[in-house]
Amino acid sequence: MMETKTDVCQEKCFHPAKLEKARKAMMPDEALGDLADLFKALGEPTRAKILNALYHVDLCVCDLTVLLDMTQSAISHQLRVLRAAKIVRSRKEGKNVYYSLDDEHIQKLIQLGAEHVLEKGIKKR
Amino acid sequence: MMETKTDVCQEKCFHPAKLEKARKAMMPDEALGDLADLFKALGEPTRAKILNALYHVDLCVCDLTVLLDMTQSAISHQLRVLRAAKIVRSRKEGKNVYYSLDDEHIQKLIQLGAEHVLEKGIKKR
DNA sequence: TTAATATATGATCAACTGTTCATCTGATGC
DNA sequence: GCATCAGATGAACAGTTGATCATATATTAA
Repeated sequence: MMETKTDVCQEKCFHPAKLEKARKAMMPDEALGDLADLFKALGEPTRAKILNALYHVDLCVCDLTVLLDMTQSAISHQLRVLRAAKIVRSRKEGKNVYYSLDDEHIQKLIQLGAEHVLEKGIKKR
Repeated sequence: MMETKTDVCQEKCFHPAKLEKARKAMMPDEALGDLADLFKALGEPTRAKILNALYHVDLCVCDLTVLLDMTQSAISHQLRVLRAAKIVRSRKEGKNVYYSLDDEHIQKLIQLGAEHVLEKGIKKR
């Protein structure tokens, strides 16, 4: 494959054919931003613990507070992030608010992620 | 279900049975940290773009620089994060270093995430 | 109404993180 | 050898974020 000296400058190292292929397959920027937001919401230790806890059973805020041994405020703040990213859903029942994973996508994401981590054995740097 | 007034204090709002179930199913803390690190690495706009680009074709750093219209340094820094999280692999060939997704787990994660985002239509807050 | 409980939320601040800039290493070619 | 190019990396700085504290809302009970 030759470096197709297109115009004036920039006839450097890149591969125009590959680039064109990649460019065509790229998601629109907005969708990519949303995707990053989804993973960012999953990628925080406290939120990961919350999701792990909610994987098998729905829990109220107080349950999570006890389970993770953290302040109610900290838990609520993180739940807000998870709600905003449509990762958990909440259901009010009397004074309590019960949280659960939003759908099966989330379960699969967590499971796939866990598999990858176990296989690769990611270590702290 | 009664609030089983276990001991002295803490006979508050939580649900001991559910908590026990959740506690048993929890992954060890270290694995959870690794899982969070994995998702955190995926959860950043620049890195999401890189992964989207690498989804169908492997590219060298220079390709990514051109494709994302960013400095080579910024790209390299982000690639280091992705490498550390075992999300991409690199292969040196002459002066170039080619990057590709590490394995099928990563592809599936991206695809699942994209599905979730498209279905839910997450909006910027 | 008043009190108590469960949850949400705004402000603050320390810790973290992404980009830029400068520089360094390594490979190729002259 | 020297110059050039691809890529990596450390320092610095601005922007982001998670925990805490204080406070607000809402539900239930008395």
